[in-house]
Amino acid sequence: MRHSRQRDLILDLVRSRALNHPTAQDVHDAVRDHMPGVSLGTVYRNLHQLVEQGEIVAVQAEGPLHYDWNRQAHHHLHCSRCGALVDLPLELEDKVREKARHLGHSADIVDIHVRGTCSRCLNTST
Amino acid sequence: MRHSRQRDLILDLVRSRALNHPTAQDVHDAVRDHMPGVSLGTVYRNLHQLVEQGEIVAVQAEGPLHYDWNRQAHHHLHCSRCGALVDLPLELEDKVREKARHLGHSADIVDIHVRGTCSRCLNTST
DNA sequence: CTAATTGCAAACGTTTTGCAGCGTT
DNA sequence: AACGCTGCAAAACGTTTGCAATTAG
Repeated sequence: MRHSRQRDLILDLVRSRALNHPTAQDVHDAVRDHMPGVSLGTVYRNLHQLVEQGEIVAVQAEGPLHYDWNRQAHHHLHCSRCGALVDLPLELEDKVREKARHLGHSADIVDIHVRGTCSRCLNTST
Repeated sequence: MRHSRQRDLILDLVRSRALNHPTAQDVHDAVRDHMPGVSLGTVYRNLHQLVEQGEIVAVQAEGPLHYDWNRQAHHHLHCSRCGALVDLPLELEDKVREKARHLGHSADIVDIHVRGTCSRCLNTST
C-alpha cells in the first residue's frame, strides 16, 4: 500500500475528535473542506482499505455504514432521539464467546448493538 | 389491515421450517413456487408490514436484511464458512440493559451479532 | 362502495467498479 | 519505469415508491 494525500487525510479525519462515527458521506464532506477535488469513490475505496488494514473499524447500524477510529469498540448505542452512535464499553465479549462455545459454535467477532436513548438526550429533555 | 392471499402466504413461508432466516429475495423465490405472479415489491411491502405488526422480526447482518419468525430471537451467529444465520439464545439482554443504564443511557432493543463458525461447519470439516 | 393491496416500472440511497491518466516510489 | 492511486461516470445492489387496476370487507 502506497501513500496518498487523500488516504492520509481520510485516516486523520476518522481519527479526529471532530467526526463522531462518520459515514462515508460525512467523511467526504469533511475531506472536501481540505481537498475540494476528492471524489466520493476515493473515499469509499480508502475507507474500505483502511478497514482491511485494521486501521479503523466499520460499524453497522440501520442505513449507511459508520466508521470508528477505535478498533476495540464493537458495541454501540444507536439513539432513537438524535440518531447518534455512542460507544458502549460493555465487556461482555467473553461471556458471549463462552456461551457460543457451549452451543458448539466458534465466535470471532462479537458485536452488540443497542437501540435506545443516549444519556445526552435523556438529560436535555427533562 | 386487510387479508390478501399474498401476505398470508408470505407469513406462512417465513414461519415455515423450510426457510431459514430468509432474505426478501429468498421469500420471493419461495412465494413464486406457489403463486407465480407475485412481484418483489409486494414481498418487500408485506415483509415490512409484518415487521411493523410485530408478526415477524427483521435481522441485520452484512448484505440484505433477513427475516425471522421468532420474535424473541435478536441474537445471531453469522457463519463465515457457510453464510448461515443461526439463532443464539444468549440471555444477556438484562446485563446489557443494566450496563447501559449505568452509563446513563436507556436501552430498548438489544441485538447481539456474532461472526464466527457455526457448529455444523465445525463438525463437517473435521 | 371504498379503501387496502397488487403488479409494474421507475427511482432511490449506498456502495462498487471500469477506465484512462496521474502520483509515488 | 512500474504500479498504485485518482477522478469520473456508469453500474450494481437492496429497497422504496407512484400509479392505475384489482380485490377484500
